[in-house]
Amino acid sequence: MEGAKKRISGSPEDLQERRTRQRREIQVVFDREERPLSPREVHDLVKETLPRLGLATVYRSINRLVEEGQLVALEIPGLGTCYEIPRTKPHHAHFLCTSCKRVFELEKEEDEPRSGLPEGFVLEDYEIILKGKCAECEGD
Amino acid sequence: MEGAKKRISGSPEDLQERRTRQRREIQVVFDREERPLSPREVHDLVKETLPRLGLATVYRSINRLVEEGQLVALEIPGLGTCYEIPRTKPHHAHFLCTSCKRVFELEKEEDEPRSGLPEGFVLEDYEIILKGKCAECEGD
DNA sequence: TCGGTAATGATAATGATATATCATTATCAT
DNA sequence: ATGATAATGATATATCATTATCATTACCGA
Repeated sequence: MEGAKKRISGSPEDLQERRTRQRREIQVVFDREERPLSPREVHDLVKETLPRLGLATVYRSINRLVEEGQLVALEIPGLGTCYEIPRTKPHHAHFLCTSCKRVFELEKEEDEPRSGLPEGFVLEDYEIILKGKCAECEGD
Repeated sequence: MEGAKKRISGSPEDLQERRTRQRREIQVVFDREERPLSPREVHDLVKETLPRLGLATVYRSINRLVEEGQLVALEIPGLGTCYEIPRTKPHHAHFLCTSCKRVFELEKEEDEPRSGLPEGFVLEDYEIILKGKCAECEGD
């Protein structure tokens, strides 16, 4: 929470990092699902392969991957923090299924919102979240 | 969380509801601020007038106002749940100041996002959140 | 004014998420 | 293979936001 350990790969005097089964499987899940995942989801998904995986390891691994730039955090209203592989797309546009609560990344990117900002306001970033039913849940 | 008490005004056998100072002041704050407020913010603001106001009362009053349709909930990523007076505008567009963490409602409304939804996905609602510096915080 | 009781205030309890601790396991340079 | 130690798993412990509890207060109709 204070002294961020340096994880810059290549530094000669780095603490050695070990490739572990659980961290590899966690990455596999992100690659396979191709959508933002919550720590809980990651835990559930990886446990299918590694039933003894601890939740703390999921958090540790995710935090590490974020530090390394392999993942980015994403806040979804009502869902908490999710993580996704950084895309080249400049701006977000996500879809939250109101049934299964899964989050999807949308292919086509949105234009920058051109809302009339009040005088003196400065735009830094924006987020667009669509809600509805995903293909699997449609027709509940 | 289960047996929602009926609050339908006009029902002959309703439990009587009393107009209290604190509930009135809470409404005043929403009217005056004209922006979405978190329970915490409401508590802080109303305490300026009613220093002994308890946080539980804020939650109780807000929940009541939501049941009555006087307020609607709004999830802001990274801020939690806020509440606002329902607007006539069909769709949201909010601005979160990354410095003071206040949320503002934007005047001009956004077009419906026309992201290419994957096959079978059905859009029900959407939310647009802009982030940046409000007029007061710009030039920090 | 008075009394029944809704509402409040203070605080404990809860639930959800995230981190810390520590004994044990497993990775990897040697 | 072996040992130093990074990483794990299990669990305890933070942190918050929100709700429940309960004795006390105060609204409002009589």
